[in-house]
Amino acid sequence: MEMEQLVALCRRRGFLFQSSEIYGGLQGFWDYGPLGVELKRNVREAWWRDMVTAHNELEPPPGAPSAFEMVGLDCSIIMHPQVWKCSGHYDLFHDFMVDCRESNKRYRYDQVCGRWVECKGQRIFVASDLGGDEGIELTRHKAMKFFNLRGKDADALAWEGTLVSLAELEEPYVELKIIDTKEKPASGKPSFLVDFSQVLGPDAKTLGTLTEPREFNLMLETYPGPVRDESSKAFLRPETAQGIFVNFKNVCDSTRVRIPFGIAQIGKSFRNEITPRNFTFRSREFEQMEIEFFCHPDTSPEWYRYWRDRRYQWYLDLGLAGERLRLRDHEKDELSHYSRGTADIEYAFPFLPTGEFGELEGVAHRGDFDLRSHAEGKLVRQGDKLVVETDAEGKPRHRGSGKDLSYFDDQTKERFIPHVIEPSAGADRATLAFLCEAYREDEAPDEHGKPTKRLFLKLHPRLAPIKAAVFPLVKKDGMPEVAREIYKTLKPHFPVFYDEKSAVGRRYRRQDEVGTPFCITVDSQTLQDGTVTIRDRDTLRQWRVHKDECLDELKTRLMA
RNA sequence: GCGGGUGUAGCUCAAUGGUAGAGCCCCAGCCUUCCAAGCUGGUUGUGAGGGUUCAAUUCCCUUCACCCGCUCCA
Repeated sequence: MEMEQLVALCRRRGFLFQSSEIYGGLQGFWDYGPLGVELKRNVREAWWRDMVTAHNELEPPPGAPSAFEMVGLDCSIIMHPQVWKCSGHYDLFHDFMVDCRESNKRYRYDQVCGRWVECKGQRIFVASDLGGDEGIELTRHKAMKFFNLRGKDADALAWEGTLVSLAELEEPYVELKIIDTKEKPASGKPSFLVDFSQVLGPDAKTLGTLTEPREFNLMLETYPGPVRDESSKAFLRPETAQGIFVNFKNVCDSTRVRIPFGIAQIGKSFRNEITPRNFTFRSREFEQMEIEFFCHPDTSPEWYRYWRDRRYQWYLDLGLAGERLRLRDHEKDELSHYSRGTADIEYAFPFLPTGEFGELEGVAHRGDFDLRSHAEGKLVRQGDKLVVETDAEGKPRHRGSGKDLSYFDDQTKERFIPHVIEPSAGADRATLAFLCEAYREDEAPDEHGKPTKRLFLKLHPRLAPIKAAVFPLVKKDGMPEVAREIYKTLKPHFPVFYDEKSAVGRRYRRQDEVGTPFCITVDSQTLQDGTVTIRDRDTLRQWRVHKDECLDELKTRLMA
């Protein structure tokens, strides 16, 4: 299947539109249309129901180490900035970067250093991304090459001073002017006006290939309150998980839950993706479905395996059953510094090269990293231990809340910091995968019995935006009246669609295209014996039931 | 972010420095008794901004979006 065809179908039938389309669109943002919103809602509701509301905490589900509880949470998108400092998101990627137009490499602005050198009447700044002796040697080598010198002519190079960071350069070395920030209150940050025309980039052969320093930040910023200044800066959350961790104590104190238990949340998250591409796969605004499952450290490996297998099974059950879905355990070197095990549930999206998979969900064993970080301060790995990261003065780099986030088991009289298993799913990615998997073409006979192309979405009935359509075979002889009665009976129970326009074959095809599993048709026999036909989307098979039994028939089949 | 390509109706595609066409779709009516194409009529468009020109969809510049490759990917 070509991705273009699915994108066209999504657009044509109102599943997905580009955000702000009439203004030319906005990269990395998408809107769900009337059918898309139903589909995505069904994905979310299937997840919430299966993980939270339908969960029976009285007995262990198959494969689970023990019975456990599940509760939900819905926390704010904007949280205290300290949340992101302790979680590690703040430090991870908020640097000034320079790009090299020649080598297409990107460097951290403060990590590019170099030396001024003069030769043959030309004065240039030779840059390196290495420091110390390596940097000295590299800049020497680069300068020799640039000025086309032989080894014996090395003395022709007149070096000025030693290695200095690009960021620390001041006039007269490089013209670095900071524009008065008052002129640009909108950004609230200094803008750079730099002249790198005499700078030889670390991997460049010609001068002036470096761009001006640009600030990269994975988090979207905002400024709560009517007055904008740096002290009021906050972030739109890059993940929902942290809201769960910072509410761990609240949930424990207010709900009588006992470990092991999980907290689930569905909500929007925001990331400044560098390259939003591939339809909704990598969006800057997206929705997550996350569980943080808290358990005793000793049983955490079993819980990790339980959740990994259970989450994989969830996708299988909803129709991602083919070879395009896989469960992949991370290699050791792939793990985050705090993780003791991570598995990705991946789907071979059609826009990816053959053999490549895209992540739908990550299931991670996060140990006690998060609760400890929010209690003690941002942690870093030291050997095989996690310790609070300190600054030059030995104080925590990012202070934690200071609140005790340990758990006391009053039956075993044991106090411990729970370990966390995190199944983190992308609602938009799951929705996209279900659409990709459902997209089918086959052949069905037309009115003359000739095979014609048929396009349909083989969506699981739980996910289908419309569960059934009701048609009068023709718009006369009292058929519409009967069909409308059936429609009226069904509509309060699930989304159904009524259509009496044009030929019935066309109406079937239209429903096939949006994945409606069943079509109910009133014909002349209905007028005699009260039976209608029900037609199956996937097999085109038809059978008759009494019109008063449509509701039960559909309920049974939709539950199956 | 870099390089290349693309941008005409909801879709597929024409055309021209001088009134933008067709098929499909869609809508209304007629016809129609089970799997899209019957008849009649109808709606809809040059991604955005600027420039050159008497006149720009066409030429130029900028911008936006999408596609491909590289880069990046918490």
